[in-house]
Amino acid sequence: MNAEPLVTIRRAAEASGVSAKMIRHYEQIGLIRPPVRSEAGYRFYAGADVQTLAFVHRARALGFSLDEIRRLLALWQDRDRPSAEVKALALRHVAALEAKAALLQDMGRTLRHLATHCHGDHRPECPIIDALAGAEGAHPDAAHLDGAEQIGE
Amino acid sequence: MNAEPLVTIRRAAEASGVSAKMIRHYEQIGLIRPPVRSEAGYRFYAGADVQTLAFVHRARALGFSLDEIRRLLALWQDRDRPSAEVKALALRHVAALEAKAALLQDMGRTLRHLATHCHGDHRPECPIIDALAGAEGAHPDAAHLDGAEQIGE
DNA sequence: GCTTGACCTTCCCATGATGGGAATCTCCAT
DNA sequence: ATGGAGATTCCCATCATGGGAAGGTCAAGC
Repeated sequence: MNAEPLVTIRRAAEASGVSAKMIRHYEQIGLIRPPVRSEAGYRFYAGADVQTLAFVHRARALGFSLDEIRRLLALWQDRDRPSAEVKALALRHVAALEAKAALLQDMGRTLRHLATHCHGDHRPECPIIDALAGAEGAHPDAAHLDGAEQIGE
Repeated sequence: MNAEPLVTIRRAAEASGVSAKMIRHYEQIGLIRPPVRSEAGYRFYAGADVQTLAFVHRARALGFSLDEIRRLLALWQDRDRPSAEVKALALRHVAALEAKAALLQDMGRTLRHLATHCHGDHRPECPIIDALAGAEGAHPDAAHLDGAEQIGE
């Protein structure tokens, strides 16, 4: 039984998709366990470590925050986890994603509509600028720009 | 002809929708012109200043970055602007918005689909966790999670 | 006039996730 | 032994925003 192969941070990065810089960061904020170190202080990662990093990478690809991933990792490790908890976390995130997407699409729609009415030639007249300047009634389609109080989540 | 009414930063914030904190910040980064100051150093804003702030606020509500807004403000002030420039800037932004929205929606779709197949009860079996853990073939719907290299823009 | 409270000022720090780069040390192959 | 690749830590930057401290100012009420 030969010992498990240990890899450098670079190899772990390549294998997991997480940059070496981020691997160190995740360790620093306590998202992942510190790996073993050589006498010189070099980090060495076991297969399980790389799996964990790949898990984090996939979760990031789904837009989970590092805090959410912290909970996901705990659930992953918990053999007695109720899948309901995972599902709830996931669906909450889905709702957030969809809300954000809808917001961006609204912005896009509004702006695209304004652009539709802009000649886009050498002349200065421009409904886009007018709408931003708050020209009353210039382009009622963008009326909701006034009073918009929130952009983020 | 009475002088134009000048308002404090708080009033300017209320009238424009931009927080006092941000007004100072926008001034500091050179997005807006410094307003007149009282002898004691208090900022006082004229109507035009408030209009500019409201312009910035509306542009932010459409998701423009402060750098883009810088260009929009310049175009707004430029009486000889070609509307084509405004339109181009706007449409570039629309494309970015739509790309971002599509990305978020993809994430949402993927995750929602995984959640669909999760019982969500007291038992630990969970296709969501399996997909994140990279269980091969566990849920082919999320196969593209592997190799996902980009999240942001 | 003096107190009080609301408002202003500047300055520093924090967020979230990521990257860049410097200075320094270590490993391995020639 | 030397050189180069790669590791370490540390600081700084991004982007837009907010929190809060320490201190100055103004106006209203007594």
